[in-house]
Amino acid sequence: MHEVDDEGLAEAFFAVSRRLRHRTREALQPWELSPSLGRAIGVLSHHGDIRPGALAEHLRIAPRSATEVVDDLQRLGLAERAPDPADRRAVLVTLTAEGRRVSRDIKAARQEAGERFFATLSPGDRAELTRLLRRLRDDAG
Amino acid sequence: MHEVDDEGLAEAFFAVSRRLRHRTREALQPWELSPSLGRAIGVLSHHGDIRPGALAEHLRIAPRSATEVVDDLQRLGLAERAPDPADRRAVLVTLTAEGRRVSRDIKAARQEAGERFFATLSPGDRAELTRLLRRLRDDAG
DNA sequence: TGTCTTTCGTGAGGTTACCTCAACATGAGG
DNA sequence: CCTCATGTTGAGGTAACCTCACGAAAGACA
Repeated sequence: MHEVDDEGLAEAFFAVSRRLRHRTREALQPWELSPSLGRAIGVLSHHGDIRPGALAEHLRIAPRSATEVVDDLQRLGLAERAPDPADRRAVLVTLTAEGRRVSRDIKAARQEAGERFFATLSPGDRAELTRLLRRLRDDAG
Repeated sequence: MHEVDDEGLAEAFFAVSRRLRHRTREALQPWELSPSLGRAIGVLSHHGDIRPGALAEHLRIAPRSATEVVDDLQRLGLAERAPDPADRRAVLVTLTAEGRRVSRDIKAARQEAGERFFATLSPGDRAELTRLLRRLRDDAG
């Protein structure tokens, strides 16, 4: 039997990843939002008011990088910083009214872009891919 | 049955991609090579002497970006530029003796890193993933 | 109460891996 | 010879990260 070519697997991964990034960017173009801001808005709308550090954790980036993401969202009027009443060192990031509205609209667009990108695959294959990715993302390996 | 969450699929993709990049970087550390240079060496060793434009195509990046990749390889003494005898506008990129040697050594290391990263998955799952990625990379979707 | 350590966010400054646009040399077709 | 296409590269830019170090506040504890 043939062995699996793991080097090619990694290569294919990068290629697909870049392609997906391009598509996502296109989908968010109407809002002038980058993919990473799109993801951040998703996290915010899903988790409500959270601290930058928590946002970083959800996005799996360094805490310092979350600061920049929040800066961008704030500059665009989509999110705000408020002092955390429970801890005066901390900050709470919240979506503005416009942020919530945009979040809703984006959700549909992203859903559609994702669907289009992964439409090549059958529903069964998509489920399979989801399973495989979750494993690769969460396991110790 | 639940529908597949395509937005989550994209998100998972990015997360895994970043994780894989980190691992690959670690694997190439002994040679002080970035993942993108590693990939470039792979293409060069597989295709022999090629032009920057062709290299760009294989790496799926803009031609201008291939120039930089070649610059880096040249600075490291792993590749050289030679005039293309068939077209005086063009350049041929070739691996040096050391480039070929490093390429051989890297191949094993990358293979091992890939294996370790994807070891979470069974051989069958890896084959499956390979199939899915090829589809996503090559199809029109 | 004062000290000691930890945690939170952020300023400063870097890196990687791309990109576009324009210039320049060469090649190819009329 | 003139025009247009092609191959490569210089100049300059960008997104999305990173680490390191700091100040302010919180929590532990003696």
